Amino acid sequence: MALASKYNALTVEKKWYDYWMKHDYFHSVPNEKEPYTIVIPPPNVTGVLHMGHMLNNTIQDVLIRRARLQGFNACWVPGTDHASIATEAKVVAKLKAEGINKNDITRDEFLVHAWEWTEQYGGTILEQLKKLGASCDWKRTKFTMDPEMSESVIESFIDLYNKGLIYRGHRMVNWDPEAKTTLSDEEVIHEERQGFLYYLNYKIEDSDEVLTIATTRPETIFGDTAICINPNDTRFEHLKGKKAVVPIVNRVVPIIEDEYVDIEFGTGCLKVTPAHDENDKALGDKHSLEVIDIFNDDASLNDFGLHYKGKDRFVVRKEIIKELEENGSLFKTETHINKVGTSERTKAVIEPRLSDQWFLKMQDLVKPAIKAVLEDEEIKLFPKKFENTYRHWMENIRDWNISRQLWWGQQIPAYFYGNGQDDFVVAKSKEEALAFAKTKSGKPQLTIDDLKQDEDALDTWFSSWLWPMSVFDGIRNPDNAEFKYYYPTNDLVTGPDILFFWVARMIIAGYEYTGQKPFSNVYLTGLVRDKQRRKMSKSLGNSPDALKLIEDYGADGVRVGLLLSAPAGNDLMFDEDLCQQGKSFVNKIWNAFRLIKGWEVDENIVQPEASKVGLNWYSERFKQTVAEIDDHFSKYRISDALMATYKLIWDDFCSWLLEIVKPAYGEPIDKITYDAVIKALEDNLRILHPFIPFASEEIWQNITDRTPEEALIVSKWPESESVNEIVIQDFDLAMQVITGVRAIRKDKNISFKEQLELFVRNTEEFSSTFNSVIYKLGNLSVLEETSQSIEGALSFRVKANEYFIPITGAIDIDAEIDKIKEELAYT
RNA sequence: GGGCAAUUAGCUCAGUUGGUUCAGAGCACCUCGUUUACACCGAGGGGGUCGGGGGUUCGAAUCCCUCAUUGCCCACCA
Repeated sequence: MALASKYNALTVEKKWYDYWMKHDYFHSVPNEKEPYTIVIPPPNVTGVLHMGHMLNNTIQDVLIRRARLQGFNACWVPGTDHASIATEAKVVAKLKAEGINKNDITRDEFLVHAWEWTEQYGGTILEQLKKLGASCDWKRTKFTMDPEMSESVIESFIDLYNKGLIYRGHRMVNWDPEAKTTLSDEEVIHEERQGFLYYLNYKIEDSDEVLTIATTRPETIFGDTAICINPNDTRFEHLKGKKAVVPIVNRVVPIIEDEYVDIEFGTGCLKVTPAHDENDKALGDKHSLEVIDIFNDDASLNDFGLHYKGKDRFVVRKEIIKELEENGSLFKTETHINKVGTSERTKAVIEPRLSDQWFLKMQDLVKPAIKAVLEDEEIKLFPKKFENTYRHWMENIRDWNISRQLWWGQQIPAYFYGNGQDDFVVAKSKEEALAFAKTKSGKPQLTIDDLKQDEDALDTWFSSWLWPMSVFDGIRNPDNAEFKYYYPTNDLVTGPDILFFWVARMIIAGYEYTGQKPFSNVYLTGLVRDKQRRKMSKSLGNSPDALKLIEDYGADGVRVGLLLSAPAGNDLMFDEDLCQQGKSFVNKIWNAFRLIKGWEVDENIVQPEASKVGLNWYSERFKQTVAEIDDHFSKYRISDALMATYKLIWDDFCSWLLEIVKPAYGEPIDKITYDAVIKALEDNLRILHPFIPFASEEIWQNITDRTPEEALIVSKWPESESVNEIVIQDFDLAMQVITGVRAIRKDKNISFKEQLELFVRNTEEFSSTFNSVIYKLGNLSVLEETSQSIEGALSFRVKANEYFIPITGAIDIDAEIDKIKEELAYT
C-alpha cells in the first residue's frame, strides 16, 4: 500500500467527521454509565468563529473526548445565545441599510426581521465548530430563545417575583442614547478623555455676590436643583441657608450642605443635578431635591432645555458656553482629563439617566454561591487565582438590573392594568394575567384589552444564567430523568471576562433552583492576543481567520498549536508558527505510521535483543507518561498534558524506539517486534486522540479494518498501571553509555542499533555485576557522564574525577561504590 | 484612588510544602550530519545574579519588607 508522505488533513478530516456523525458517537442518552457533562458557553447566535472560540472549544473537545475514552457517558451540549443587544444592534443596522427605521415599525414586525436574521446566520458558528472537530451532541442543540428555553426564563422570573426578589426600581442607569437602551455597568467602558472644567458663576439671591462652581457638563444646568457646599468649609460660611440663581435658567435653587463635597477640588462647591449624575441623585435623595430630567431618549434636550430644545447634548455644551461667556457667567475654563463612560457596543457616551427598571435582589441569592466556591470548594476555579476576584465581586454585589429596553429577548411578563406604579401583575400568559388583575384591582370588569405588557425585554444573561439547567429542561420540569442524570454538569470552560456576567450567576441560579452546584470545575482560559500582546479585535484586524487557519494547518494542527501555549488563565499569544508546529507534529506521527506500515513481516526471524529491550522500556515509559498526563489533566493543565504527549511520541517513540526496532533497509522485521510496535502505536493513538482526533482516527483505521464499534473515538483510554522504574533507569543509563561510546569512538559506521545490541550483549554477559553497578551509581545521582568501552568496561566521571570500573564479573561492587562515596565526601 | 496578580533563557512559560528531578521545557538560535518514514528530519551545543534592593535562615527562584515595571478587577470626585 502506498501512503502519501504528506498527511492530507482536509480530506481526512471531512471523512472522519462524517463517519462519527453517521455512527452517532456524539449523542448521549442516560444509561447505566456515569455521565460526564459539559455545556457549551453558547456563542452569539449570529457570531462567527474567532480565536477565542477556537481555544475554548478545543479545550472542551479535548476534555469530552478523553472522558468518552475513559468510559464515561460523555455529553457535550451545544447551543447559541440570542445575545439581545448584539443581535438587535445587527438587525437594526441591517434594517437601516434597507431604509427602515426601527422606530417606525412595530415590535412584532421587528421580531419577524430578527428571526429571519437568526435563521439565516444562526447555524454558522456551530457549523464552524464542526470543522474544528467539536464532538458536540448536536441532537441536543439549544438556542436561548427556543420556545421551551424562553418558557423556562419566564417561569424563573415569575418564581423570583413571587419570592419577592424582583422589584421595580427607580434607578440611575447607564443610558445608551444611540441604541436607546440601558446598559449594565459591565457593558460600559470608561475611557479617559481630554475635556474641560468650566467654572460658572451663580448669583446669590438678593445679593450681588456670586458663587463659582466647577462642572464638566455645563449643559446640565437646566437640571440643577441645588448648589452644594461642605459644611466645614469656612469660605462659604456666610452662604448657608441662602439660595442661588442658575444662570440662563434663572431658577432659584437652595444651597445645601453635605460632607460629600471635596473642599480641595474645583471651587469646593458643586451644582447638583439629580437626574443626570449618580452622586447628585444620592445627594438629591438625601436632601429631598426636585429631579428634573432635561434629556430626550436620544440625549437631545427636552422642554427644560428652553431655547436649546431638540439639540444634542454635545452641541448644547459648545453653544451654552458661548452664551454663558457672553452673559458673564463663565468665570474660567481649565483643561481637565476625566473618565467618560462609553457603550461597549455603540461607543456612544453613556448618559446617566433615571429610569423605571426591574431589579433582582442579590444579597441573599449570592450567599450559597460564595460558600460553594470559597468555603466548601464544591466548585473549583482553575486557575485558583480567580477566586480572589470572585470573592471581591460577590461580596460587593449590587442588585441586578434585569430589564433592557430592547425587543429581542424574552419580554418581561408583567402586565399593567392601570397607570399606577403598582397596577401590574406578573403572569405566565395574558389570560392568567387578566384573572390576577381582576383580583388585585378589584375590578372584575377588566378585559384583556385593558392589559398592557411591559415593553422591556430581559437581560440576555437572565436567560443564560439558567443554561446548565434549562438545556435539560430542569427549570420547567426538575424531576425529569435527563436532568437528574446529567445535572450537575462536570466542567465549564470559558473566558475570565465573563466570570461575573455568566459563571457567577449560573452558580447563583444553580443553588437557588436545585440547591446544587451547576458544575464542579470551571476552567478559565486566557484571552487570545496577538504576538505583540494586543487583544484580538476586528478594528485592529489582527485576528486571523479561523477557518483559513484550519484550511492551512488542518484542524488537528490548529488544535495543537492553540493548546501548546495556553496554560489556564494565562493570556495566549497567538502565533501562526504554533499551528505549523502542530501540523509538523501530525505529519511526524503520520510518517511514523508510514514507516511501520511499510515493513515486511517475517515470522521466522528471531526477535533481536535490542528490540526486546527497547519495547520493554517503551512500555514502561508509556505507562509513566500516561500517569503524568492523567495528573496534568486532573489539574486542568491541558497544555502540559499535550507537551508530555508530544515528547513521548516524538522523542521516545519516534526517535528512540522506532530507531531501535527498525530493520535494515529492505530487510523484514520479526513478528513479535512488529506486533508489539503496532500495539504501542495503538496505545499512542488513544492518548493522542483528544488532541488530534482526525489524524489519530485515520491512522487507527488504516492499521487494520475496524467495525464501527472498534473506532478509536470509542476505544479505551489506557488504564493506569504501576511503572517499573528500574527498567526506565537502566535504559536511560544504557542510552548514556551508548552516547558516550559514540562520542569516544566517533565511529560513524557503527549504528546506534548495533551499539545497543553490543550493550545488551555485554549486559547479559555480566548482567548481575553490570546492572548493579549502574543501578547503584544511578541511585547516587552523581553520574555526569558515562561510557562503556567496547571491551566491556564502564567508565564514568563524577565531580570531575574519572572512574573506570572493569566489568569482569569478579569485582566487589559495594566496595567500589563506597570508594566513590568516600571520595565524593571530600570534594 | 482601592483591590488582585505577575516579573525565571532571545520568545512563551513550568518550577506544588524553602534543601539531589533546582535552575527546567518547548520554540528560536549555532555547529555538524542525513537525503531508503519524516528538512514538517537527525545528532550535538551555546544561553539565565530567577525585576532591583534589603531582611529571615545553616540554606531562598521559593518566606517577609521595600522599590520599579506590567496586566486585570472595582470605584470614580463635580
